[in-house]
Amino acid sequence: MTLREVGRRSGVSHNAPYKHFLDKEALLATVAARELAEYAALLESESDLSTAMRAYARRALRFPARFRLVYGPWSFDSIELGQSADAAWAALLRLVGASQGDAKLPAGPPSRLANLIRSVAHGAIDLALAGHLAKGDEPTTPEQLIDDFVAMLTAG
Amino acid sequence: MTLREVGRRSGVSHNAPYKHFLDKEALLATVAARELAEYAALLESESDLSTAMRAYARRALRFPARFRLVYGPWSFDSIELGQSADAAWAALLRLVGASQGDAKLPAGPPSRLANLIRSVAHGAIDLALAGHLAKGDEPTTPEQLIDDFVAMLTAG
DNA sequence: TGGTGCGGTTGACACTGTCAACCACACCAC
DNA sequence: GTGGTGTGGTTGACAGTGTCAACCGCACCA
Repeated sequence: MTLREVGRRSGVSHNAPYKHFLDKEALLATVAARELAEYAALLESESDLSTAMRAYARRALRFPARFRLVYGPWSFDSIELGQSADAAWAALLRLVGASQGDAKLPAGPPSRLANLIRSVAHGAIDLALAGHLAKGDEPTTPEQLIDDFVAMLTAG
Repeated sequence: MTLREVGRRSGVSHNAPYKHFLDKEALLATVAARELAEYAALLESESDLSTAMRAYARRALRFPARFRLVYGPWSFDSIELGQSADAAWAALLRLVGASQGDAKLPAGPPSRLANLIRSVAHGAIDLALAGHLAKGDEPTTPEQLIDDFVAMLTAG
Protein backbone atom coordinates (compact mmCIF):
# COMPACT_ATOMS: atom_id res chain seq x y z
CA MET A 1 0.00 0.00 0.00
CA THR A 2 1.56 3.24 -1.14
CA LEU A 3 0.47 6.71 -0.20
CA ARG A 4 0.75 7.78 -3.80
CA GLU A 5 -1.72 5.15 -4.93
CA VAL A 6 -4.18 6.32 -2.30
CA GLY A 7 -4.11 9.66 -4.06
CA ARG A 8 -4.29 8.06 -7.48
CA ARG A 9 -7.32 5.92 -6.62
CA SER A 10 -9.02 8.88 -4.99
CA GLY A 11 -8.48 10.92 -8.13
CA VAL A 12 -6.28 13.49 -6.42
CA SER A 13 -2.60 14.28 -6.51
CA HIS A 14 0.09 12.25 -4.80
CA ASN A 15 0.37 14.78 -1.99
CA ALA A 16 -3.30 15.35 -1.20
CA PRO A 17 -3.31 12.70 1.60
CA TYR A 18 -0.93 14.94 3.55
CA LYS A 19 -3.73 17.46 3.89
CA HIS A 20 -5.67 14.92 5.95
CA PHE A 21 -2.99 12.88 7.72
CA LEU A 22 0.33 13.75 9.27
CA ASP A 23 2.08 10.91 7.49
CA LYS A 24 1.57 7.41 6.18
CA GLU A 25 1.55 5.79 9.60
CA ALA A 26 -1.15 8.19 10.82
CA LEU A 27 -3.38 7.19 7.91
CA LEU A 28 -2.82 3.51 8.62
CA ALA A 29 -3.51 4.06 12.32
CA THR A 30 -6.89 5.53 11.44
CA VAL A 31 -7.72 2.52 9.27
CA ALA A 32 -6.60 0.21 12.07
CA ALA A 33 -8.68 2.07 14.63
CA ARG A 34 -11.78 1.70 12.45
CA GLU A 35 -11.24 -2.02 12.06
CA LEU A 36 -10.68 -2.48 15.78
CA ALA A 37 -13.87 -0.49 16.42
CA GLU A 38 -15.60 -2.93 14.07
CA TYR A 39 -14.32 -5.80 16.23
CA ALA A 40 -15.71 -4.06 19.29
CA ALA A 41 -19.10 -3.55 17.60
CA LEU A 42 -19.12 -7.23 16.68
CA LEU A 43 -18.55 -8.27 20.28
CA GLU A 44 -21.14 -5.80 21.54
CA SER A 45 -23.82 -7.14 19.21
CA GLU A 46 -23.45 -10.75 20.42
CA SER A 47 -24.67 -12.21 23.66
CA ASP A 48 -22.87 -15.55 23.60
CA LEU A 49 -19.13 -15.50 24.22
CA SER A 50 -18.22 -18.38 21.93
CA THR A 51 -20.39 -17.07 19.10
CA ALA A 52 -18.92 -13.62 19.47
CA MET A 53 -15.34 -14.84 19.36
CA ARG A 54 -16.06 -16.96 16.30
CA ALA A 55 -17.56 -13.93 14.56
CA TYR A 56 -14.38 -12.03 15.43
CA ALA A 57 -12.26 -14.80 13.93
CA ARG A 58 -14.31 -14.81 10.73
CA ARG A 59 -13.95 -11.06 10.38
CA ALA A 60 -10.20 -11.25 10.91
CA LEU A 61 -9.81 -14.04 8.36
CA ARG A 62 -11.86 -12.10 5.83
CA PHE A 63 -9.62 -9.03 6.15
CA PRO A 64 -6.18 -10.37 7.04
CA ALA A 65 -4.27 -7.21 6.15
CA ARG A 66 -6.47 -5.10 8.41
CA PHE A 67 -6.06 -7.61 11.23
CA ARG A 68 -2.29 -7.45 10.92
CA LEU A 69 -2.52 -3.67 10.83
CA VAL A 70 -4.50 -3.50 14.07
CA TYR A 71 -1.83 -5.37 16.00
CA GLY A 72 1.06 -4.05 13.94
CA PRO A 73 4.24 -2.34 15.08
CA TRP A 74 3.26 1.29 15.70
CA SER A 75 5.92 3.89 16.37
CA PHE A 76 3.54 6.13 18.29
CA ASP A 77 0.45 5.86 20.52
CA SER A 78 -2.66 6.52 18.48
CA ILE A 79 -5.53 7.91 20.52
CA GLU A 80 -8.19 6.48 18.19
CA LEU A 81 -6.57 3.06 18.31
CA GLY A 82 -6.45 3.19 22.08
CA GLN A 83 -10.13 4.13 22.30
CA SER A 84 -11.17 1.30 20.01
CA ALA A 85 -9.06 -1.08 22.06
CA ASP A 86 -10.77 0.06 25.25
CA ALA A 87 -14.20 -0.48 23.68
CA ALA A 88 -13.30 -3.98 22.51
CA TRP A 89 -11.88 -4.87 25.90
CA ALA A 90 -15.00 -3.63 27.67
CA ALA A 91 -17.22 -5.64 25.34
CA LEU A 92 -15.18 -8.77 25.97
CA LEU A 93 -15.33 -8.28 29.72
CA ARG A 94 -19.10 -7.98 29.51
CA LEU A 95 -19.38 -11.25 27.59
CA VAL A 96 -17.12 -13.06 30.05
CA GLY A 97 -19.07 -11.68 33.00
CA ALA A 98 -22.36 -12.83 31.47
CA SER A 99 -20.98 -16.32 30.87
CA GLN A 100 -19.80 -16.49 34.45
CA GLY A 101 -23.28 -15.46 35.57
CA ASP A 102 -24.71 -18.35 33.56
CA ALA A 103 -22.18 -20.67 35.17
CA LYS A 104 -20.78 -21.42 31.74
CA LEU A 105 -17.42 -20.12 32.86
CA PRO A 106 -15.65 -20.63 36.19
CA ALA A 107 -15.69 -17.85 38.76
CA GLY A 108 -12.74 -15.58 39.41
CA PRO A 109 -11.54 -12.27 38.02
CA PRO A 110 -13.12 -11.78 34.57
CA SER A 111 -10.01 -10.06 33.25
CA ARG A 112 -7.99 -13.23 33.75
CA LEU A 113 -10.39 -15.32 31.67
CA ALA A 114 -10.79 -12.54 29.14
CA ASN A 115 -7.05 -12.31 28.63
CA LEU A 116 -6.83 -16.06 28.13
CA ILE A 117 -9.66 -16.07 25.64
CA ARG A 118 -8.39 -13.21 23.57
CA SER A 119 -4.94 -14.76 23.58
CA VAL A 120 -6.26 -18.02 22.19
CA ALA A 121 -8.34 -16.24 19.57
CA HIS A 122 -5.58 -13.87 18.53
CA GLY A 123 -2.97 -16.60 18.43
CA ALA A 124 -5.16 -19.00 16.47
CA ILE A 125 -6.02 -16.31 13.92
CA ASP A 126 -2.44 -15.18 13.48
CA LEU A 127 -1.15 -18.74 13.19
CA ALA A 128 -3.84 -19.49 10.63
CA LEU A 129 -2.89 -16.42 8.60
CA ALA A 130 0.73 -17.53 8.65
CA GLY A 131 -0.34 -20.96 7.39
CA HIS A 132 0.73 -22.84 10.50
CA LEU A 133 -2.65 -24.33 11.31
CA ALA A 134 -3.49 -25.72 7.90
CA LYS A 135 -0.36 -27.86 7.63
CA GLY A 136 0.35 -31.09 9.45
CA ASP A 137 -1.49 -34.34 9.81
CA GLU A 138 -4.38 -32.73 11.65
CA PRO A 139 -5.30 -29.31 10.24
CA THR A 140 -7.62 -27.09 12.23
CA THR A 141 -9.13 -23.60 12.19
CA PRO A 142 -9.34 -20.64 14.59
CA GLU A 143 -13.08 -21.14 14.98
CA GLN A 144 -12.51 -24.74 15.99
CA LEU A 145 -9.82 -23.85 18.51
CA ILE A 146 -11.94 -21.11 20.06
CA ASP A 147 -14.84 -23.48 20.42
CA ASP A 148 -12.56 -26.11 21.90
CA PHE A 149 -11.18 -23.70 24.41
CA VAL A 150 -14.50 -22.29 25.60
CA ALA A 151 -15.98 -25.78 25.82
CA MET A 152 -13.01 -26.84 27.90
CA LEU A 153 -13.53 -23.94 30.30
CA THR A 154 -17.24 -24.71 30.53
CA ALA A 155 -16.67 -28.38 31.25
CA GLY A 156 -13.52 -27.92 33.35
CA MET B 1 15.75 -2.77 7.52
CA THR B 2 17.13 -1.95 4.11
CA LEU B 3 19.07 -4.23 1.85
CA ARG B 4 21.54 -1.47 1.15
CA GLU B 5 22.38 -1.10 4.81
CA VAL B 6 23.01 -4.83 5.04
CA GLY B 7 25.70 -4.29 2.45
CA ARG B 8 26.97 -1.17 4.18
CA ARG B 9 27.30 -2.83 7.56
CA SER B 10 28.95 -5.86 6.00
CA GLY B 11 31.47 -3.58 4.35
CA VAL B 12 30.44 -4.54 0.83
CA SER B 13 28.59 -2.78 -1.93
CA HIS B 14 24.83 -2.22 -1.99
CA ASN B 15 24.35 -5.05 -4.46
CA ALA B 16 26.50 -7.74 -2.87
CA PRO B 17 23.54 -9.29 -0.99
CA TYR B 18 22.06 -10.24 -4.36
CA LYS B 19 24.96 -12.68 -4.83
CA HIS B 20 23.66 -14.66 -1.86
CA PHE B 21 19.90 -14.14 -1.90
CA LEU B 22 17.36 -13.91 -4.67
CA ASP B 23 15.80 -10.78 -3.22
CA LYS B 24 15.07 -9.04 0.05
CA GLU B 25 12.27 -11.37 1.05
CA ALA B 26 14.52 -14.41 0.55
CA LEU B 27 17.09 -12.94 2.91
CA LEU B 28 14.41 -12.22 5.51
CA ALA B 29 13.01 -15.72 5.12
CA THR B 30 16.40 -17.16 5.96
CA VAL B 31 16.62 -15.00 9.07
CA ALA B 32 13.11 -16.05 10.05
CA ALA B 33 13.91 -19.72 9.51
CA ARG B 34 16.93 -19.45 11.80
CA GLU B 35 14.90 -17.81 14.53
CA LEU B 36 12.16 -20.42 14.25
CA ALA B 37 14.83 -23.13 14.43
CA GLU B 38 16.03 -21.45 17.61
CA TYR B 39 12.50 -21.74 19.00
CA ALA B 40 12.52 -25.41 18.12
CA ALA B 41 15.89 -25.94 19.82
CA LEU B 42 14.54 -24.17 22.89
CA LEU B 43 11.58 -26.52 23.09
CA GLU B 44 13.76 -29.56 22.48
CA SER B 45 16.11 -28.67 25.32
CA GLU B 46 13.33 -28.47 27.91
CA SER B 47 11.50 -31.33 29.54
CA ASP B 48 8.67 -29.43 31.21
CA LEU B 49 5.95 -28.01 28.96
CA SER B 50 5.21 -24.88 30.95
CA THR B 51 8.89 -24.07 31.41
CA ALA B 52 9.52 -24.58 27.72
CA MET B 53 6.68 -22.30 26.67
CA ARG B 54 7.81 -19.61 29.05
CA ALA B 55 11.32 -19.81 27.62
CA TYR B 56 9.78 -19.42 24.17
CA ALA B 57 7.89 -16.34 25.32
CA ARG B 58 11.03 -14.79 26.81
CA ARG B 59 12.92 -15.37 23.58
CA ALA B 60 10.14 -13.79 21.53
CA LEU B 61 9.94 -10.76 23.79
CA ARG B 62 13.69 -10.33 23.63
CA PHE B 63 13.66 -10.26 19.80
CA PRO B 64 10.27 -8.84 18.82
CA ALA B 65 11.21 -8.01 15.24
CA ARG B 66 12.37 -11.56 14.60
CA PHE B 67 9.21 -12.95 16.15
CA ARG B 68 7.08 -10.80 13.88
CA LEU B 69 9.23 -11.88 10.95
CA VAL B 70 8.71 -15.59 11.66
CA TYR B 71 4.95 -15.26 11.46
CA GLY B 72 4.96 -12.50 8.91
CA PRO B 73 3.19 -12.25 5.56
CA TRP B 74 5.33 -14.25 3.15
CA SER B 75 4.60 -14.14 -0.54
CA PHE B 76 6.16 -17.55 -1.17
CA ASP B 77 6.69 -20.86 0.63
CA SER B 78 10.18 -20.99 2.08
CA ILE B 79 11.54 -24.50 2.44
CA GLU B 80 13.81 -23.58 5.34
CA LEU B 81 10.97 -21.90 7.17
CA GLY B 82 8.78 -24.96 6.65
CA GLN B 83 11.45 -27.28 8.01
CA SER B 84 11.97 -25.15 11.10
CA ALA B 85 8.23 -25.08 11.63
CA ASP B 86 8.06 -28.87 11.42
CA ALA B 87 10.86 -29.21 13.97
CA ALA B 88 9.16 -26.82 16.39
CA TRP B 89 5.84 -28.60 16.00
CA ALA B 90 7.44 -31.99 16.64
CA ALA B 91 9.16 -30.68 19.76
CA LEU B 92 5.90 -29.26 21.06
CA LEU B 93 4.07 -32.53 20.42
CA ARG B 94 6.75 -34.39 22.37
CA LEU B 95 6.35 -32.06 25.37
CA VAL B 96 2.58 -32.40 25.31
CA GLY B 97 2.82 -36.18 25.06
CA ALA B 98 5.19 -36.29 28.02
CA SER B 99 2.87 -34.14 30.12
CA GLN B 100 -0.03 -36.40 29.25
CA GLY B 101 2.07 -39.38 30.33
CA ASP B 102 2.64 -37.69 33.69
CA ALA B 103 -1.09 -37.04 33.96
CA LYS B 104 -0.39 -33.31 34.07
CA LEU B 105 -2.50 -32.88 30.97
CA PRO B 106 -5.81 -34.52 30.07
CA ALA B 107 -5.84 -37.40 27.60
CA GLY B 108 -6.91 -37.04 24.00
CA PRO B 109 -5.17 -36.22 20.73
CA PRO B 110 -1.93 -34.37 21.57
CA SER B 111 -2.26 -32.18 18.48
CA ARG B 112 -5.44 -30.66 19.85
CA LEU B 113 -3.79 -29.61 23.10
CA ALA B 114 -0.64 -28.56 21.30
CA ASN B 115 -2.61 -26.28 19.02
CA LEU B 116 -4.39 -24.70 21.97
CA ILE B 117 -1.17 -24.14 23.84
CA ARG B 118 0.69 -22.61 20.95
CA SER B 119 -2.30 -20.41 20.22
CA VAL B 120 -2.33 -19.04 23.76
CA ALA B 121 1.42 -18.50 23.74
CA HIS B 122 1.48 -16.90 20.31
CA GLY B 123 -1.53 -14.72 21.04
CA ALA B 124 -0.24 -13.57 24.40
CA ILE B 125 3.15 -12.70 22.95
CA ASP B 126 1.72 -10.81 20.01
CA LEU B 127 -0.75 -8.91 22.17
CA ALA B 128 2.03 -8.01 24.57
CA LEU B 129 4.19 -6.74 21.72
CA ALA B 130 1.30 -4.60 20.52
CA GLY B 131 0.94 -3.18 24.03
CA HIS B 132 -2.50 -4.65 24.65
CA LEU B 133 -1.58 -6.62 27.77
CA ALA B 134 0.21 -3.89 29.67
CA LYS B 135 -2.73 -1.47 29.63
CA GLY B 136 -5.91 -1.70 31.66
CA ASP B 137 -6.60 -2.02 35.35
CA GLU B 138 -5.00 -5.46 35.56
CA PRO B 139 -1.85 -5.74 33.40
CA THR B 140 -0.39 -9.16 32.77
CA THR B 141 2.39 -10.87 30.81
CA PRO B 142 2.66 -13.73 28.33
CA GLU B 143 4.55 -15.83 30.84
CA GLN B 144 1.76 -15.37 33.35
CA LEU B 145 -0.94 -16.28 30.86
CA ILE B 146 0.91 -19.38 29.73
CA ASP B 147 1.32 -20.52 33.30
CA ASP B 148 -2.32 -19.80 33.99
CA PHE B 149 -3.40 -21.81 31.01
CA VAL B 150 -1.26 -24.86 31.67
CA ALA B 151 -2.25 -24.84 35.34
CA MET B 152 -5.87 -24.70 34.31
CA LEU B 153 -5.45 -27.72 32.06
CA THR B 154 -3.63 -29.60 34.78
CA ALA B 155 -6.30 -28.88 37.37
CA GLY B 156 -9.27 -29.12 35.00
C1' DT C 1 -13.76 44.08 1.13
C1' DG C 2 -9.94 42.23 2.73
C1' DG C 3 -7.61 38.49 5.25
C1' DT C 4 -7.31 33.86 6.73
C1' DG C 5 -7.13 29.11 6.33
C1' DC C 6 -8.19 24.80 4.18
C1' DG C 7 -7.61 21.48 0.56
C1' DG C 8 -5.63 21.12 -3.57
C1' DT C 9 -1.45 21.42 -6.88
C1' DT C 10 3.58 20.80 -8.82
C1' DG C 11 8.25 19.94 -8.23
C1' DA C 12 12.02 18.56 -5.82
C1' DC C 13 14.88 15.57 -2.57
C1' DA C 14 17.04 11.45 -0.62
C1' DC C 15 16.40 6.84 -0.49
C1' DT C 16 14.78 2.13 -1.79
C1' DG C 17 14.69 -2.59 -4.37
C1' DT C 18 16.20 -4.37 -8.46
C1' DC C 19 18.53 -5.10 -12.94
C1' DA C 20 22.30 -5.10 -16.29
C1' DA C 21 26.94 -4.89 -17.31
C1' DC C 22 31.46 -5.38 -16.12
C1' DC C 23 35.51 -7.28 -13.47
C1' DA C 24 38.98 -10.19 -10.69
C1' DC C 25 40.27 -14.32 -9.43
C1' DA C 26 40.24 -19.29 -7.97
C1' DC C 27 39.92 -23.56 -10.13
C1' DC C 28 39.75 -27.33 -13.33
C1' DA C 29 40.31 -29.89 -18.07
C1' DC C 30 43.34 -30.35 -21.44
C1' DG D 1 50.92 -23.74 -18.74
C1' DT D 2 46.65 -22.22 -20.94
C1' DG D 3 42.06 -21.44 -21.72
C1' DG D 4 37.27 -21.53 -20.01
C1' DT D 5 34.02 -21.28 -16.42
C1' DG D 6 31.75 -19.83 -12.34
C1' DT D 7 31.48 -17.19 -8.16
C1' DG D 8 31.35 -13.08 -5.56
C1' DG D 9 32.41 -8.57 -6.00
C1' DT D 10 31.79 -3.80 -8.35
C1' DT D 11 29.44 0.53 -10.51
C1' DG D 12 25.70 2.73 -12.62
C1' DA D 13 21.20 3.12 -13.88
C1' DC D 14 15.95 2.91 -13.34
C1' DA D 15 11.31 3.42 -11.53
C1' DG D 16 8.99 4.14 -7.51
C1' DT D 17 8.48 5.82 -2.53
C1' DG D 18 7.68 9.04 1.59
C1' DT D 19 8.16 13.62 2.58
C1' DC D 20 8.90 18.65 2.27
C1' DA D 21 8.45 23.34 0.44
C1' DA D 22 6.20 26.50 -2.28
C1' DC D 23 2.39 28.02 -4.60
C1' DC D 24 -2.70 28.56 -5.60
C1' DG D 25 -7.90 29.05 -5.61
C1' DC D 26 -11.69 29.65 -3.11
C1' DA D 27 -15.13 29.58 0.71
C1' DC D 28 -15.95 32.17 4.65
C1' DC D 29 -16.06 35.54 8.17
C1' DA D 30 -14.77 40.32 10.61
